[in-house]
Amino acid sequence: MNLSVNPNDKTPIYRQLYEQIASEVLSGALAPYTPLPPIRTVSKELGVSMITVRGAWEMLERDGYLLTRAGSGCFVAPINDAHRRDRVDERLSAAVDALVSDAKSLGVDRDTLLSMIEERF
Amino acid sequence: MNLSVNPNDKTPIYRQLYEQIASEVLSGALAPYTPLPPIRTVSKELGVSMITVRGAWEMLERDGYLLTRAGSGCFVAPINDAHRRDRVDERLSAAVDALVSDAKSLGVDRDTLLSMIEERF
DNA sequence: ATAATTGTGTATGCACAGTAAGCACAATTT
DNA sequence: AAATTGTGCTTACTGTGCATACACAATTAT
Repeated sequence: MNLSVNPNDKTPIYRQLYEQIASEVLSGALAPYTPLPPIRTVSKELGVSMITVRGAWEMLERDGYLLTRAGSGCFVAPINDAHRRDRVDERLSAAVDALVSDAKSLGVDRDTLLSMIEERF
Repeated sequence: MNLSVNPNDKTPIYRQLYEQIASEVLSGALAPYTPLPPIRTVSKELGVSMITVRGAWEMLERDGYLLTRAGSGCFVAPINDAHRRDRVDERLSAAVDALVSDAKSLGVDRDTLLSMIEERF
């Protein structure tokens, strides 16, 4: 549960938080029903407004990554493995499609792209 | 030189234009010294403000893709092949790195990622 | 030379997103 | 009851993106 904010990154803070939590849930690093620290605490520790944290949490709940109960706290939502794999595939598919169309419009062929991936993995 | 704007895409218009021109220059689709249509024309045809087109053009000039002369017009900047390949590599490297780190944080292994690329190329 | 074309500079305005501080309220736990 | 936690709301500031419009400078065409 090591949350962090990168001020140099121009992607909005609430999105950075979203990505970190979502990734940890999808990779299994955060097990279902794991309690998250109170948003006031997160807000204080990261030096970020409560509204920003809430924004991230709301989106995470909307997308099925979190459960939240007033007075009690926020917890990792239970997700079955099939569903989890679907989500992972969704997220990666979008990124892959973007990269492929990027490569194509730059005139880079398939094998060159593949070897770039192999190198950097 | 088929410029287009996608209103559904949330990426800013000036960036959409930038990407299209830059890609065509880097892929060689736009040869050096090719004249671009006047910004007033582009503005009218795409139904966007001159400021937006200017913004894209300025950035393209700053990054060495365009030459612009008041009274004369804008032209594709001359780039030698080595330099062009470097630029292509830069752009693709960034995208590849992002994808790879994305895959890693989602717990997706190298071979799975590679086969996704192969499928979609 | 004069006129037309093209890029430049600048002012004004509007809308939205992101962030922040603060306060009152509701639900739950201790 | 008191403490903790999430919720809802107001207010405000900043930056980005976009648009309109006008005047000016440089080049090209007549």
